[in-house]
Amino acid sequence: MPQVLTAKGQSTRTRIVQAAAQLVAEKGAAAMSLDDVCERAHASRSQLYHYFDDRDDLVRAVINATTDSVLLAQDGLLDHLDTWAGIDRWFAALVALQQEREARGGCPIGSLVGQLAERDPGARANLADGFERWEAHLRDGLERMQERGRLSAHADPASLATSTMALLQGGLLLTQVRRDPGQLRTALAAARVLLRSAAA
Amino acid sequence: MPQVLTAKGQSTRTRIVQAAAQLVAEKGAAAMSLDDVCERAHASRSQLYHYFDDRDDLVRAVINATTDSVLLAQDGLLDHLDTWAGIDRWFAALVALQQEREARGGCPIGSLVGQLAERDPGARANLADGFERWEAHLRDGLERMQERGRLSAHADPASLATSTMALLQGGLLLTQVRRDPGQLRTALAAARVLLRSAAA
DNA sequence: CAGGAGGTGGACTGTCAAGTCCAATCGATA
DNA sequence: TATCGATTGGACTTGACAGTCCACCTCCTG
Repeated sequence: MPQVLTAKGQSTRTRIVQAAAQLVAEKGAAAMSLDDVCERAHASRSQLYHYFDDRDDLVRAVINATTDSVLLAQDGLLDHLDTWAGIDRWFAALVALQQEREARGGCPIGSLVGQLAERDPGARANLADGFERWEAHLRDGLERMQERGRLSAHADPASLATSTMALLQGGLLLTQVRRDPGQLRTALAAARVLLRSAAA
Repeated sequence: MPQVLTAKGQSTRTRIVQAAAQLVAEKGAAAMSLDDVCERAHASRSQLYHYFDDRDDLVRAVINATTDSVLLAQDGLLDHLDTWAGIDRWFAALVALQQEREARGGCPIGSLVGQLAERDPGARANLADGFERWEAHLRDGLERMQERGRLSAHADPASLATSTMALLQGGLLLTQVRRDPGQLRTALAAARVLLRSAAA
């Protein structure tokens, strides 16, 4: 493990993580082999072990990179979850993305939970952190709505955010297993009903 | 592949599937090795290949066995989802189970989606079938409630059932990743709100 | 320009996994 | 009891994988 990374080192490390993240998305975490990673990243075995302790360390890096990219993909939407219109735009974008993908793949983060949560405690923690970063955007938005009196004073933004995330993740899972984007649409329509039922 | 299975053969086949199902639940589908299966089932390699085409064939059998056992574990609850009390009992039992398990493992079926859906189309179909069998119980219950006038005539039992399954699966996923049974409790409380909002 | 830390190449090892093969045993039935 | 398919044991082949090792390169710094 080097103490400091030069620009070159940083670039190599990033290339490796990106390649690994692609392979995990395509084939699953267990099926990602380090040989494949090296080949796709145009890196050698020693480069890999120069930047990561072992396979698990790389997988945790992949989780963080995946979380970053999922949040980045929703950039411009997650910061406006403090209006009904903003929430509707977010939901619509999520459904549109699944249609584009033909209902394949599910949630890049959620899919990893079943694969890693019970096998590597560190990975579970990283995944939990990823969900927290995601959910926080919605929770904050709902809190701002409550402050502005758009949400009932009795409503609990934290619970509403958790329930919405559950509908999103469950909807994505059903979408994936049934190969039907309509499953997510239905789930998010339910989230809309739920949130509106807490409107002031 | 034998055409007919004798009682002995049936018993051996079952022992193998049960052993495989345990290992999949404990270590994940990818980490289940056929050697482990043979050892735990007190069977030999040729017995395994006598009853299953290959690894994938065994995994599909595991999915079906797991679905059966999940539905069996809810026996006595799934047939009474046509009253509010019956639905509440079901939700309470699901939460209690997660508390008992200390929020570990998530949904035995749902966890497999991320592991198998994109890798084996047959497995995906089996999983979808499992979810359908599960969801059908709720949908049927809601339809009976609608017939009896307990649910609004405008309500859509199919959508409500799908949304409830999404909340259940998403709630289980969040419970697993956060090691907090409260996540499922929150999600199912939301399901209750959603269903009640469709009451007549 | 000399030294050292960061960075790189690629062969090598030990392990373990899936799937194959063949000979042997069991058990129902004619 | 003779036969045949169901059933079983376990060694074997082939391939892939994680992780190690060591020689070499590159570039900044003093």
